Amino acid sequence: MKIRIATWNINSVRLRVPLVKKFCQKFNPDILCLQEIKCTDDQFPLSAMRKIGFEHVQVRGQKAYHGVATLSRLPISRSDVLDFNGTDEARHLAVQVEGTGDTPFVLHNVYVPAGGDEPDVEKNPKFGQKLDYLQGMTKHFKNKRNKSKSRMMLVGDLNVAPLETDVWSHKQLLKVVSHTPVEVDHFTKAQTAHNWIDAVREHIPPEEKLYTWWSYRARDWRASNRGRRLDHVWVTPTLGDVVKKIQIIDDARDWEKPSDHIPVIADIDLSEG
DNA sequence: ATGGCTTACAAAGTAAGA
Repeated sequence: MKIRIATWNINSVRLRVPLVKKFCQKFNPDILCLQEIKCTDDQFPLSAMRKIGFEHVQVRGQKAYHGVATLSRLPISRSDVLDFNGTDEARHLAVQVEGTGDTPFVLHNVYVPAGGDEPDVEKNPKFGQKLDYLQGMTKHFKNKRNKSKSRMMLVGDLNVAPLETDVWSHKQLLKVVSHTPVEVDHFTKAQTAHNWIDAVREHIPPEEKLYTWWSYRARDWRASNRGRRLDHVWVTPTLGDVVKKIQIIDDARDWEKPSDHIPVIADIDLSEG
């Protein structure tokens, strides 16, 4: 069974319904995981998304900030809503995709906190909450490791660019939130906790510069190209070779009224997993 | 010059993004 899964930090879903439509017409994902929908559950543009083709929608919204939603053409059921750092913010939603075989296939949609400006837990509580969030992920998935055979995929805006090639300048970003050594360390621990495989870097060599976010502030984002790879696709080892193709849709950064993040697409074939 | 912009909000400036 072939499924196309996309992840996109949409930065306000209500504002960008036309962009979601454009993306889906061009790339036709079966499942779309959105982050930063910036609305409550009842404000979510449900009928517009149904018109686009997503009959099955799960929303974990919150007023004004954060919020995630998973939209699907295939039947899905909510399997988990987790709060990894105890702030009760809407940053996680896991669904089970039905009809994919005997072993459950669970898809986690995650929005890790940005972490504020200063990479200092004393001066900036948000940075601490970000580290707590990554630690909470580590704890949760470490407990699950080896205990369940379920096939899992984790996608979303993880707000950390772990590799030197995931930022425009490793040296200049060492003290900038998203690429500090302590964040990368916490990020790597969360990844190792469940032996998650970085499916994007399995397909695009780690030597290659790769970004999924560019600041709104650049006059010409493509010319200055000061990007970071903040959006990720992870799979459990049993799913490792079923990721057939990865696409980074950087054209979307040039669409009208764009998000500052671009979509990442993963094509998987579950019949082999 | 990584903040130059963008978003939400009991609506003008504030908080947040990263």
